[in-house]
Amino acid sequence: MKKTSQPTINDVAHVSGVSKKTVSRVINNSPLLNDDTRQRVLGVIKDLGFVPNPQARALALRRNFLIGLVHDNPNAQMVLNVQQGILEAIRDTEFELVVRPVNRGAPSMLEDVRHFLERQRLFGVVLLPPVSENDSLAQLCDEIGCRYVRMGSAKLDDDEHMVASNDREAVREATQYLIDEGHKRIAWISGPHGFRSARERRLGFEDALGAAKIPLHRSMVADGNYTFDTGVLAAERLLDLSPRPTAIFAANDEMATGVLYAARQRGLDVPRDLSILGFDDTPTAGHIWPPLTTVRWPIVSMARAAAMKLLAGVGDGGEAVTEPSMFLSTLIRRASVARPMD
Amino acid sequence: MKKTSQPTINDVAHVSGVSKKTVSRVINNSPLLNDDTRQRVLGVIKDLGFVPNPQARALALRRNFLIGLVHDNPNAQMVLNVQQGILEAIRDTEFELVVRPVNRGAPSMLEDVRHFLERQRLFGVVLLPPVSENDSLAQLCDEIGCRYVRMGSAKLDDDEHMVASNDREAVREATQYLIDEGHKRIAWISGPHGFRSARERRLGFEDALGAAKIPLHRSMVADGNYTFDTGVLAAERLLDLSPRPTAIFAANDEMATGVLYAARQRGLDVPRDLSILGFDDTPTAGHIWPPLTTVRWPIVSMARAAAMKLLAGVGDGGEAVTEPSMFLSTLIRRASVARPMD
DNA sequence: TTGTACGCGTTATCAC
DNA sequence: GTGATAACGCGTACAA
Repeated sequence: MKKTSQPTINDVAHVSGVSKKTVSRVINNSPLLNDDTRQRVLGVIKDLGFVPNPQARALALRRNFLIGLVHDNPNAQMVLNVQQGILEAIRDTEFELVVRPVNRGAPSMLEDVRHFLERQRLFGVVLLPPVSENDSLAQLCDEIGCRYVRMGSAKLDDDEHMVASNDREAVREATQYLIDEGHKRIAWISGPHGFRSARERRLGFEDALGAAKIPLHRSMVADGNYTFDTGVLAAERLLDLSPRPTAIFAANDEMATGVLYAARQRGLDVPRDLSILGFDDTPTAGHIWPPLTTVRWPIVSMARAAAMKLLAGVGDGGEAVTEPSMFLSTLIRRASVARPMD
Repeated sequence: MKKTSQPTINDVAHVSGVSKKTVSRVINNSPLLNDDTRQRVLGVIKDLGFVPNPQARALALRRNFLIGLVHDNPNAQMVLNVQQGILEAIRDTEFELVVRPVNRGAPSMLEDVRHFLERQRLFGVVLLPPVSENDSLAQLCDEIGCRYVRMGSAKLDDDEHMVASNDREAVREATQYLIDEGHKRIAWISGPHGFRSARERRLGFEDALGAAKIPLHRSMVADGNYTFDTGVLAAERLLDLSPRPTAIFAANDEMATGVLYAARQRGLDVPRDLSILGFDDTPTAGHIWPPLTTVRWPIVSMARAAAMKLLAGVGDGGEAVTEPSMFLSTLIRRASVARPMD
């Protein structure tokens, strides 16, 4: 009765009078097993408080029970929401979450990830944008034999490997809302070049303007890269235009917050003099004054779904609950948008 | 030449003509080793690109090369900064970061953590406030034999197990700044009961007032729990006072943002009618208008130091670079504070 | 349906 | 200093 250390599969086998292998079968609920013995072994397992040793399983199975989160992301809140979603999915399972930031720019990025995956023999990884948009990365996972699910702003992969939001349509609707309110001079602050989300959102903006036959002048589009500072700079340029835009739609909330900052600096009243729209619905969006009208996408749910897809066919029952692959964003109307005064 | 899978310690031993154990000695740089053989083996290791298998090591050593982050934290930004700090510390090491949120309130919390630590056999854990303030948790780590470092707002443990910020002194200085500016009616919005940081900050506030012989009326202290909403509610009560406070010091930035929100809702001009101070220097603090005067604590550095302490005596050299245990916060002066009009 | 023997890749023991 | 040999705890042939 060595109470000091935890019980092993041998203890269970010994007590229940069966072989290791039978216990192993119970653990991995193999179908071919006498129900009597199964129940008996399960009882002993419960009595002894036996839990399989993850290290030993990892060694034998050549596969760790770890879910990796690979990201290279400028947005802290997004990363944390994704972690929350994944953690919800693996709660009460044997899985754990390993966080792995990578450097998207670095030439060694792919090799870094390869080493990480091969060494740790992860069960699977969730890929966050913008690295998730890198097809070579997905291919690498395939080669190594590591499951993966990509998160993104558009469908980049099979349903099995993808969880996407409909950024384009969401921005189209939000822009339509501005148009319905009477805005005609609407400016756009774009996200960084090369980001799929930046492209999708921009396209949605153009969709709405095109449908309303509102021409989009080059001067009404400013470059940004999703940061507060670029939002301020872009807004300063746009607010110098004459006539001034009556609304500015920034491709994310952080830049929209910068627009608000710039507007206040030059004494403009929001939303009377200028309407502002953002995208993300970060916590800050509702905490600033005026609270920001923005687009909310269900990032926690998406991350949870991504993790569930990874775990599909693992759990006890094996109930094939198919997770959705497309998630809809919704417009959150707050006080930063009003009808233009013109 | 089975190039397909990765080389093992056996391959290295075979090629270099020594035994497994000798290779193992090289890997763990045992002191008693002929320098010739060491160099030879190291050469082969490099040639073959051999990297020890973490799963096998974990099994043999009964210890995983994982660093755990145990937290139950309302503040997303803080959690992410801590992750960043830990990741910086373990970059280019064999360690990985595992995230483990816990439910502070739950009666099963200690048992949950125990299971987690015993099962995963973590190398060590970083404990975040407020769970880090739980002495039973630290004791549990000791019992299990899992290294730990606690982060907190005051010294709760030995230097070896602790990384602390000087919240009390930082708030004292910030309050002194308000007093120097001419404020006398200064209100305080406190953090949640039971949080050590809430207590320390409150004490610092009282220290400054006491030294300046400014009496602190009960009505000038409002309860909060570090959330935006409680900041708004507390501010609404404080702003109803007559005479009104000329300054409100909130125990964190999120509540301070709520104060600003409430002030603007009733048409007050900040900082002309009301000065506001916060604590944390979150990204939002600098993005709102007016930008928030606040206290910045070096959370990333603290987390990095915490992880370094965990890893102390592990690395190649074993150079005993002692990490500091106390980190100083600094007042960040922005536009939300001005001299009172009185 | 169940048991035996062995492998997974590494470290620890204890000889030499 | 170095090398057989046995753990570490579990999974998988293959046989029974």
